[in-house]
Parts: sequence; C-alpha cells; structure tokens
Amino acid sequence: MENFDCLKLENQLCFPLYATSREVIKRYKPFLDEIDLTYTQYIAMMVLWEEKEINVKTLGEKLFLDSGTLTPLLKKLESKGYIERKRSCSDERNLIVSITKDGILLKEKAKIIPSKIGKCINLNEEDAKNLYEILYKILKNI
Amino acid sequence: MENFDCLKLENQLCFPLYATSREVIKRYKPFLDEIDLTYTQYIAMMVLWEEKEINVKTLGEKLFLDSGTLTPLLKKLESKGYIERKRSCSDERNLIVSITKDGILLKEKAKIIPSKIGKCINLNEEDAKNLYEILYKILKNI
DNA sequence: ATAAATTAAATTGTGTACAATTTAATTGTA
DNA sequence: TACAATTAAATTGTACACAATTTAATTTAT
Repeated sequence: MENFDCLKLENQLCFPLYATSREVIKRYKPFLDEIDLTYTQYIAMMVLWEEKEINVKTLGEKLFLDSGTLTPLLKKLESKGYIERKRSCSDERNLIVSITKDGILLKEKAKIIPSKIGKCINLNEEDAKNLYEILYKILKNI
Repeated sequence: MENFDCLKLENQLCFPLYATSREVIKRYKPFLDEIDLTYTQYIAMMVLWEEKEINVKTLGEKLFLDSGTLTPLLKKLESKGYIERKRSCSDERNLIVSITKDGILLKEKAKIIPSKIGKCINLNEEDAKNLYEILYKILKNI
C-alpha cells in the first residue's frame, strides 16, 4: 500500500464524474437535436416548464450557472421563440424570463426524452437511487 | 403517483451529475492555478505522469476527449514546457506526446491536490466507493 | 502496384463555462 | 438627501467540448 499513487487517473473520483457527465450528456444529442435544443438549453427549459417565470439570478442558482453562460443562452432561446426576456418593472436590474406558448408546447415533444436516456444509461434502480443521493449530498456539502 | 413529471429538474439523474461535476472541478481552480494548469490539462498530465509517452488517440480514449479538444490543449502544455509533441517515425499519422523533465517535476507540486480536494468534497468512505463504482459502471454500459 | 478505403490529427464553427470587469439600478447610511 | 456600497445582468477574454470536415499517411483489395 505504500506505493499508492494519488495522482493516478484511476485513483481519482472527480475524473469519472467529469467523464460520465459528458458521456451521458452526449447521449442526449440525437433526441435534443429533434427539438433543436442543446443540453443546457434543455435544462433551462425544464426550469421554465415548472416556473413559467423566473429571473436570471434565480435560474442561475437552480442550474449552478452564471449570467456569463445564461445571457447568450437565453437570447438564443428567445430567438427560437420559446421564451421572452424583459426587465422587471419593480426593479430594472432584474431580467424576467418567461415561457411562451411555443415553449409550453415544446414540453410535449420533450416528454419522451427521459425514458430514452434511462434506457441507454441502463442503471438498476438501487444504483440510480444511490447515485442521486450521493450527488445531492456533494452538492449540499460544497 | 400519476402526477409524476419526468421533466422536472429534481427528477433528473443527469442534471446533478452535470452540476456536481462542474462544482467539484471549480474547487480545483485555486490549487491548479498555483501550478498554472486547467483541470483538463491536469488530467492530461496525470496520464503522462503514468505513461511517459502516448499518442493523441490513446490519450483521447483514456480521457474521453477527441483531437478537437486535445490538439490545442497539448499545444498549450508544450508551450509551458511540460510535454513534447512529435510525429511517430513508424507511422507519421500518429503524434507522440511525451513528458519533459519539467513535466515530471510538476508531479511533486501536484501531489497535495487530491487530499485538498478530498477535504472539500468531504464524502464518507462508503459513499465515495459507491459513487466510484456506479460511475465506472455507467461508463462501461455506455 | 495502385486506386479506394481507412485511419489519425488538425481544423472549423458553434455553444457553453467561468473568472473578471463593467454598467446600470437600487439600497443603506452618514 | 447625497453618496458609497451593493446587487443583477451584460460584457470580455480564455479555455474547453464536440460535431463535422479536411488533410495527410497508411492499409486493403483488386
């Protein structure tokens, strides 16, 4: 055990986290292509399907993304007609993002995606539950 | 249960994977800044600390990255003096990446990083082991 | 032996990520 | 009430990621 090398790739926990995240997201591409969304745009839409209306800061807190990432992304979603962007009347610093009719309709088309991804990840129930809980534990710790 | 919404952010498994990966990698920044590496450069160096010499394709297979990402990254590592890039004599299509003396020396400075990250993720042994195994299970499935 | 197919990197173009800075609006305080 | 501090987005600049294409070298099949 005295030869343990903490800098070997296979001894890292972060590396498989990083690699798995990217590999799984890649699997979304064919499905997301059909509704002309990227993965990041998709999770932003997910929040809007729930919230209808949200400012950039709160959206960023939910997605762990900042305005540097969200500003151009939201402009793209606006140009696709899925959301609207306007400043809050009560506080002009806030930009309110709201979902459009087309944005709401998009949800129906997106509904098949989670099960398709589920099939291609092919993880048993217990592992999935464990993974979910450990990941949220880390997110809370950090 | 008939109201289950498969498109709610909190019902996703991929989202916490994606978010946790980015949040953990962000925690590397202060430590990696000290040795002037990005996270992706760091894991590339990790492979070279092990292998001494490797071609771009094999490196890409290990890191789940393609030449589009690796080519500019390896040029940067070369300009920092940590690696050398030269074409293989036996097959000019292959670019051989090899570690330099400075690259080998860098490993000593990097050695403290894993334990520092470990402290800030602060996951118990069992969860860490579970997470590691589930992630590699997914990587194998996919 | 040579043309077609394959392979490995590099290149191109788009879309994030994110640190750091800037801009503009609002709030707290002397 | 001014003015400093704070806040929210936007902007700027760097570095990935990755799909798709290109270039050049090698292999395969005729």
